[in-house]
Amino acid sequence: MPQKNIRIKDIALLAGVSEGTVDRVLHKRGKVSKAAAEKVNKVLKEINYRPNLLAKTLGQNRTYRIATLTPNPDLDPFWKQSQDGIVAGEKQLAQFGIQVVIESAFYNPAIKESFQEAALKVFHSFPDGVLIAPLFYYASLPFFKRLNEVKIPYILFNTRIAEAKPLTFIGQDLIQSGRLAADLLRVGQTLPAAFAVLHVDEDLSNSVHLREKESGFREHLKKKDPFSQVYSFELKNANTAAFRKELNLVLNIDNLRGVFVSTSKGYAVAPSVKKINPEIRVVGYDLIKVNLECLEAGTIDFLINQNPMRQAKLGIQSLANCLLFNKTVPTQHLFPLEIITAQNVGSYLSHPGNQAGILV
Amino acid sequence: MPQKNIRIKDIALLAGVSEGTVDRVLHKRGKVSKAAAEKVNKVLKEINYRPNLLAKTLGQNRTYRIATLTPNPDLDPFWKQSQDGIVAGEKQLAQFGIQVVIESAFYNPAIKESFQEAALKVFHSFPDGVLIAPLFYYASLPFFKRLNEVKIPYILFNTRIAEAKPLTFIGQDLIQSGRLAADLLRVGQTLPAAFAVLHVDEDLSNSVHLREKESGFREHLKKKDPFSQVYSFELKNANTAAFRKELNLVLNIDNLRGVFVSTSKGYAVAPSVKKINPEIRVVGYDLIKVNLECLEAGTIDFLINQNPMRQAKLGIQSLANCLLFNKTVPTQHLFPLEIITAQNVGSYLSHPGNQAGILV
DNA sequence: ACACGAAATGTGGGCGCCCACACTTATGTA
DNA sequence: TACATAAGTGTGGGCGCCCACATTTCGTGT
Repeated sequence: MPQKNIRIKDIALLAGVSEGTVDRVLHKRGKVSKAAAEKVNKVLKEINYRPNLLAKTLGQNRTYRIATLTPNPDLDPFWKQSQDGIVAGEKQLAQFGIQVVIESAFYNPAIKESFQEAALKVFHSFPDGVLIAPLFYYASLPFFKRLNEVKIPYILFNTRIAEAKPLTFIGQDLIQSGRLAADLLRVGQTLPAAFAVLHVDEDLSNSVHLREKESGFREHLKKKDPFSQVYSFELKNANTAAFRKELNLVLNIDNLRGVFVSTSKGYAVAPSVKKINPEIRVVGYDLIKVNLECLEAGTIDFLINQNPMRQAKLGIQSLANCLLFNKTVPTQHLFPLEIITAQNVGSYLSHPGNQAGILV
Repeated sequence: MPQKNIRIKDIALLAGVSEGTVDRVLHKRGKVSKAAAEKVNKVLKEINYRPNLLAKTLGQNRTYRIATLTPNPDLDPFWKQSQDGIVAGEKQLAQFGIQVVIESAFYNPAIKESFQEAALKVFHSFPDGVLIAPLFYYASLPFFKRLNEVKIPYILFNTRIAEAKPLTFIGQDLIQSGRLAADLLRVGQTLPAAFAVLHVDEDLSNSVHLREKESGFREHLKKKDPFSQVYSFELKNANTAAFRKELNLVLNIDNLRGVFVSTSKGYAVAPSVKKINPEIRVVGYDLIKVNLECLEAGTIDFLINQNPMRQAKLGIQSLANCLLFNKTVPTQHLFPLEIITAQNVGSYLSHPGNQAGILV
């Protein structure tokens, strides 16, 4: 028979003090005599007090301003999904009567200065908390430094910056992601063989993100198949003649059995690969529409889902938890490396877990 | 600039009536004149009123009793995970001050009468809602009929019973699950080949569950590879001599390239399979400890995760949503078909999404 | 026209927590 | 000793919703 929940009132009764005193002890707001504090702490030690979050939240009737800083969703469907997650998180909070105003700042993921400008804008709006996808490593460091200085809490997602001191990092283990890709390319293949890592339309030097994926890929393949070859390429300006020419160079590699596209741009190379040889396995990232078409057409064999939507949604939720409840969140929250094929993609798309819903 | 949340008070003001009247209209509790009802409804149509769930829940200070009816967690690690999900759901609700008492009834999944007995016990305790994993199709029908009669709401998970009228069904698309297994066995293989479906320690005649998986498997394989062969077996009494003997029969099938174990008992056959021939692909279900060891050892290649923990947790949450908030839940909630390999299993196990936590 | 009951409407208190403020008690100074 | 100040403590109101109950309005019959 589980006893009724313990309230502050009960603690006060047990300790022989008033509710106000208990409250002061709980929140360490001082103005409590040693004797009283001891009495309360003694009771607290004996029972397991869990404040009612419902009541707690209902009381504090202030509006929090959360800023988000991500690549422009209009420029890339991946970041569109991330933005959807931000909105979903906002909606869910609103449902609980938690007043959160989200102010989204966007930047162009190809232009460093665009990031710096947007970051400055965010900083000057003095939000209560920030959610950031910091694609530019070095350009973002001063921003984090300033946030630390004025003690504005922030959460990073998608890309980890080692020097930053965020409340938490939300993302995937990219090294492991690369290892997984290697296994997906290897399974059932006649080995040793040649494999290609393609970085499409991204500046590798600026992107830790992609380098980590590649290093996991190479390391794992070397371990499992020392005699297989790995080639990597940076392909720029998708859909131009120059691009296609360079891609052809890749596809003429002797005994090429698999292609790993390190970003969500798999759709830009997959059809060409399969046209040359349907036996070449293709692994890419993310459930954006064009990739799904490739999955269905069979030109992409596996997608690894980074789930930007849920990452962003969790970011908003975590920020709210910290701001409203002073909850300590774990220092990182690594998402599962979801393997998507033509046969299970439907089950992911229809899964309501990605939508805004109470308590889910 | 998003306006402040609309409260009942605001509606009352706009409609020129009192809070009480608005409340009566919202809850259709009658005792409202036509004129007043119209005024209120007019305002409601114009604005988008979203009641504050926090306040709503805080008010109603009653305890709900939810019964659960599942196989005994001590008999099967799969059902242990499900039970963990139930407890996690309960904890999460408790954190919000939502008073839910869970009364768990267990049955022996091998004994029909055991189910009937437990079901009766649940029925006579007259809970406010029930969460059920009904492995026995026909034996469960009278139970649902009685629940319908006395209007006790219930949710099914894991196994769908077409004749039941639950609030919702939580589970996976099993046909699709079978198709997925087929693809996982096929990928990279030299075809046509022979494949085996193994039902371990389960009574196929009683289990729609397994038949659906097999039919999805066969249908898809037939479509993709008309010349491949599919054999299916029911293996009973794992780890006995008789079991091993029958298993050997399976493994001697000519040109056998893949084994699909339809339950979480993959660990009982995987090592034997790989000993005969490491090239034979093995696909099983669920992240139970023994299976994880097989994944690591390489005797199981792929696991499909049914996520009993999250299924059960969602079941409790949904039930609470219905009981407390009169929320309408979708008629079904199909979970993603998660593909697990040695390379991404860690990311699933460490994922905090499976643990009890606020708003997550 | 009045009385009476039914119907409609308004009001207040409580859920648990938090904070402001009023109040009581201890400490220090002239 | 009186008084000012500080330190400690208790109380009440409010967050938004819901429900019980008090109050008002309306309709009917005599």
